[in-house]
Amino acid sequence: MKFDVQALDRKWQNYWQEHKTYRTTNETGKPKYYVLDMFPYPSGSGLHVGHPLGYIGSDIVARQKRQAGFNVLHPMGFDAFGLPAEQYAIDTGVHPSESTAHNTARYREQMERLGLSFDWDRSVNTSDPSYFKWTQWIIGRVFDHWYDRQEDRARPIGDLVSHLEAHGTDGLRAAESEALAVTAAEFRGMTEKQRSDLLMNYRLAFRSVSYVNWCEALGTVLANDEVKDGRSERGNHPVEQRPMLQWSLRITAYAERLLAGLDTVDYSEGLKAQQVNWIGKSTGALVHFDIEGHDERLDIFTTRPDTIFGTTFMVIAPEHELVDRLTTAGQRGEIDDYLSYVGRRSELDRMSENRVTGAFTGAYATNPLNGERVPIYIAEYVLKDYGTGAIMAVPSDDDRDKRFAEKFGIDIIDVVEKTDYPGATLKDKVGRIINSGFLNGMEVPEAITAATRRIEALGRGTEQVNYRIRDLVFSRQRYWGEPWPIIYDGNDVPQLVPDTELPVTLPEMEDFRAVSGASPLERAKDWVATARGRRETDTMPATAGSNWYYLRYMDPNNDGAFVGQDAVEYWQDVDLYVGGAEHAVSHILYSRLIHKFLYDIGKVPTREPYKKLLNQGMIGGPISYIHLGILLTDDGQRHPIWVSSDLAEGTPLEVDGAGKGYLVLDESTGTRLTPLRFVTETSVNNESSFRLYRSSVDEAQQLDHQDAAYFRTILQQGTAFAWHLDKEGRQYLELSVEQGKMSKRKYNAVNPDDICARYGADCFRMYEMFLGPIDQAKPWSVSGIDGVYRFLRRFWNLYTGDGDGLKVSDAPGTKEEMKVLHTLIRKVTDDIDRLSFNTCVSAFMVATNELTKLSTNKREVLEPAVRLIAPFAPHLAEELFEALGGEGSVHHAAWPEWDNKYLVEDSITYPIAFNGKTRLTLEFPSASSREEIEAAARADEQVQGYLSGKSVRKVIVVPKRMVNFVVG
RNA sequence: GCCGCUAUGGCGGAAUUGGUAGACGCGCUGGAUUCAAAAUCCAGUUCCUUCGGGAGUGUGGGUUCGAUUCCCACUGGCGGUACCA
Repeated sequence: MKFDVQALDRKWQNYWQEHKTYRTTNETGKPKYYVLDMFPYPSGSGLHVGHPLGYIGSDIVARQKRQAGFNVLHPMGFDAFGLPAEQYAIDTGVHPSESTAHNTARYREQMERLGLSFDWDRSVNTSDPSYFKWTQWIIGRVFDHWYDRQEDRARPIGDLVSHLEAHGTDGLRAAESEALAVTAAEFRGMTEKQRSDLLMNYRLAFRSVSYVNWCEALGTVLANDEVKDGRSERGNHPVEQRPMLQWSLRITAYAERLLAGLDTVDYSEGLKAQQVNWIGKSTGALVHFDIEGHDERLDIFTTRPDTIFGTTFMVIAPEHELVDRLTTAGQRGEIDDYLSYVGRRSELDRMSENRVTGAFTGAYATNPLNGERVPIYIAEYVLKDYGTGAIMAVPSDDDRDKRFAEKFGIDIIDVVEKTDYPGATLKDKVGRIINSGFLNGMEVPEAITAATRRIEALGRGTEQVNYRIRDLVFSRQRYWGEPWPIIYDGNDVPQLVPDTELPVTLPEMEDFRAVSGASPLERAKDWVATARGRRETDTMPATAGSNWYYLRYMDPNNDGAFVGQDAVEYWQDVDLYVGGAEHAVSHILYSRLIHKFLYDIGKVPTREPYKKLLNQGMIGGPISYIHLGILLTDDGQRHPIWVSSDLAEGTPLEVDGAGKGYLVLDESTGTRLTPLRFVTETSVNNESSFRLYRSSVDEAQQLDHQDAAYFRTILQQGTAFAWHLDKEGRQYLELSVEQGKMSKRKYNAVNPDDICARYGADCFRMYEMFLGPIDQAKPWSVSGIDGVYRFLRRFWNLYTGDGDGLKVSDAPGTKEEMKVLHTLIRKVTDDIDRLSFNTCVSAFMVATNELTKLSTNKREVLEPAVRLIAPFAPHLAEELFEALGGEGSVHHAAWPEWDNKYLVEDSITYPIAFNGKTRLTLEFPSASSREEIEAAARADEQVQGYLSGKSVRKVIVVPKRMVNFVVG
């Protein structure tokens, strides 16, 4: 039998497709296991070798669980709505649905090429109307509910209406945009429009004017996690804050449950910490300060009420609603100047330069505990969105307040004695209170409680919990997304589109551009105008489709519900969720939110969607640069030339076509990206070195390929090459290299198809697993893949002879052979369980080396080994399984179990140490007792040599482990 | 700044509960085979060494009979986040 990886891949991939080997039914006889990959956005550039890392890991788990007798759900789909397809459409005129269909087909092809065991019959696509019908349906349910804090769950909006009709806002404890007070009579007297506006204050999906991240270049608002460093994540355009009428989801209502739920799931500590951070819970006090000469009071939030005696000024955000009323005539000019300054400052400015700025309003507040008069300032360091948008400033203990006080000449009163705690900050909450009346002498934690109690007793505030997390802006002024299923009726009241009219599909349009904040859908006049009223023209963000997709896979073709009750009762939740860390915070958090909402309305049986989460590490690629220099020839001519990165300024050179002179590096020179496909990685004196060979340059001139075309335009900038010569006399340039994320733009993406074409899918899969722990970031390097290929062939050779058939015999395995097999079974089973795939590969190598050495050809040993390697190398395993006469597919053959009787050792090699240093090893029967081992060790000649002339103070014997003599 | 992850040969990495550090693979060195090369196979490969041994898991300390593993204090790299009161 010939080891022909190409033929194997083709044969079995066809077989699996024809026989639907990986089809999953909702059969209930077996226990279920749901292993899910984060579905990709199908971009135009296809998969690179970084993508499959997680897919391969999850595929191994899926296959192993399938063999171990589970009914495994292992689906794949596409997150197909989103900005890039639309941007591509604007640039090229290709409709997003067309480019999406093309890209998804390519993705599927690439995944099938890797032998991934997805059940494609269950595939979903978020841009498919039969899918987004249910996205719209779910958001409709969210719109139709409010959050009851009393019962701590979402309830139908009808319940709220009943309450308001009977009691007004009396006794209502609801998640709300702002605290409102309405009597039952007032509510009953409201027009439909007034009622609708009031209910918006409570709906879990609601429309309001809020400050949002506006991106002019993209013509849409963005969520906080779509903005990085004040610029858009997609396209890197500037982002500004702008008040706009937007749909949002009230995620703040679920903040506490999203936090508490983290204790019940198996996520990494790091990931949990990120989610905790993002939610940002802090406990403190809400305190009311009276304002001199005004009826309004100023509410502030502080986590340190114990420091209230140190308050020497107040600061409110420039956008605070009281600014206008508090400003005195004398300060009006100063305040107006400051407000216009703040208006000019972009988000980016604020972040890049942390200036101490502000202005005095002329107003004064009164400290409720000591009656002190404190001036009220406005300053940009106080944020409108957090807490109440106002603070009591305690310059003695808060760095920002201190800088402000120093700049504006405000008093500083020390209120916390921290000499016992050097380096302690405000957040540490330690020290002893001084200069603070009744709080004097208390330790900080005690003082916080005492101050809060006093404030409450005086009716000047309450204990309060605050969250950093903001409600989730859920409107986009873009074309390629789910339309909001809302129609504004004649009274401008937003009404849900009835379920029977879902999905609300996108109108056909030619031009998708968003113009000055208006959604492109507004231009589809026929679509906007309906018999019932005017359609909402905002679409939903990409997260709308991705935050519930795991449920759709359970029952993908159900057109009566987003998922059937039977299906969700059977599959419950995701047992293992695998994906990139870049989605670790937002996607997981939003998805958990929707899941908890669906739990509240009785549509899912579990409180959390994902039991266990694995974040695979990013595979980076080398980004290589070719250097451009100037050859200054002896006759004073300047020639641009390509040079090696190791050449210094002033190096004498002679270059064909340019002449003789020396190298100049100035502003006109620099580096240019070199596509990875033209770069050769070699090793020189144990240092890796990246080179551009002349043959590659010549090849680039010929190739009809995007990378080659780009490279040609780069090379035209130089006229000549200052080649080095290698040992074989080939010409090359040394390149400089850094590691970075693989991307088409950096020309460093490596296509898995190329690797599979050369080594086969099995080798690619095992090599990616062999690179290292799956959750660690690592650079891509092709060195080492030959080792995995060699291993696979050695494994293959255990079974095959020189002729056509197998060389397998039916004689029973020897004790030694069985021990190798069962050690392997135990190791691989354990390691898959703890997601340590790299050590599995190494275990297969060890076993193969040993079995080769033993010249094993016994069926009893080799047949289980095939079933064992099936999750890792599915094609090769299938071929050998068939040759061995196996029934059906190896991927449904039982997972081998180990038997301890093959693993017990007759004797154990003990390291013998003296004062902790191992000097020799001795063999003792494994049944030996502590005393027997000590006696036998003492009797050993070598040991006596080490002990001679010394006294033994103590002997430590750990049976089956080691012996240590403590000598003096 | 804060939070998280991480540090082991020339390289990727292993050591699961505190018990022989460097498994496995790459690379490198030598040998076999070959007219030769590729491929394959065999042996060696942490460093130093006077060949007795000594040192060694980012640095410095600690706990322990024994520390890559636990504790304390640092340093570097990567990622996230940022005026959050």
